[in-house]
Amino acid sequence: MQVTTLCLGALVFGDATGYEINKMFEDGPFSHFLDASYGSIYPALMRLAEEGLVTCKAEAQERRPDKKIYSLTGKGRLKLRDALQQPIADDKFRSEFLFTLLFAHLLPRNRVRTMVDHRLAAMKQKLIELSQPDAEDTPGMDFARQYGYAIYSASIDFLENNRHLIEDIATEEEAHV
Amino acid sequence: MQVTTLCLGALVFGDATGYEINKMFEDGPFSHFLDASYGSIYPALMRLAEEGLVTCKAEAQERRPDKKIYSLTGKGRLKLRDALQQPIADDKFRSEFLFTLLFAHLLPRNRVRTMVDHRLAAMKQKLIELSQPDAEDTPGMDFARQYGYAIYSASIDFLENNRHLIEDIATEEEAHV
DNA sequence: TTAACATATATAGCGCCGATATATCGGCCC
DNA sequence: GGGCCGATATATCGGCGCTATATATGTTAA
Repeated sequence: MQVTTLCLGALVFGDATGYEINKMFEDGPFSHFLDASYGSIYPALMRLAEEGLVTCKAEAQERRPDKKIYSLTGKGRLKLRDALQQPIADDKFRSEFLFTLLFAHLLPRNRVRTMVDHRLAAMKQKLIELSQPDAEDTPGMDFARQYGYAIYSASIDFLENNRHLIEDIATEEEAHV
Repeated sequence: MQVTTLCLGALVFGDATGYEINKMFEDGPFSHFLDASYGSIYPALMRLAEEGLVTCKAEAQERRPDKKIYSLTGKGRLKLRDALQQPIADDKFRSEFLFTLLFAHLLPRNRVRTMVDHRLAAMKQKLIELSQPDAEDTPGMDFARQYGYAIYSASIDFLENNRHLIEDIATEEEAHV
């Protein structure tokens, strides 16, 4: 699923600038299960405008660069509907944390402990974010939020209950991969 | 973390060809939390060989292209050890499934039901794969496997217990995004 | 005061995925 | 027997997308 499709989806929730769409992926409702960045969002919006799937209205601002507000067109809605009916790719989970732990027996114990501490702290932070329902959320967003909450809860439980397994096999002294 | 680093890590478990490394990412021990493909693995191995981080030994085969067996060098081990001490990127979870469900209220109920059924079937398959410990696994691999098991279990539980939330808001008739 | 942060758009460089090309063998179905 | 698929094995092309950066300015905090 390309960034163009994600932008189409973002615009279903209302007109937005590229900057605002980026925020949806960085902090907003999409941030927990999608990613896209400026380097792909701006070109995507330009491509979509060329194809007539969105319209772009420049809004002058005092002492600021113009805002370019994008809106979905009817054609864009149809294109999104079409994309949503296509076969869906499998969920992807990418973890450099687990990759690093594959070599735990070759790493100093302190390094492993610190890594686990950091990961737990990060996940607990995510859990807090996901525990707060927003009145403005659509039912789909609320579902995704609860789904994320369930997964982070399980991850935290697992890590807290099993971290000793990986820490016990780490070496006491310096690393010697 | 680049594919070069992942290849270095793969070679810690023993000499391998590019083809075999690819299999580790596709079906093997890395498949549940990492990805890399031919388009990045072959160039990565060539770059690593140029830098003296791996060596390459061509093995002639009858009526087959030569196997190129790659081995980690001492310098490569040090490089990996160094990479493993660097700050680790956050885990990334990417789900087109959840993205699509954001628009559940705009999709036909049958489509949503089928999607959930497919996702559950796929996750149950993963769960089966992850439930079988392998005597050859290192402790790190075993930990990663159990971690994956915990997450898929939680996902399946959540989906089974909450699918009605999202199915109830889907529309009865045709899509009208 | 000055650094950091937020608003806002845009691009260059490079890494990586997906698809494809090439070549051969074994197994399976018809 | 013939044809097709999947596995083995290497390699590259095209295009997408991330990271970092450039540009410009206002606000907030130290």
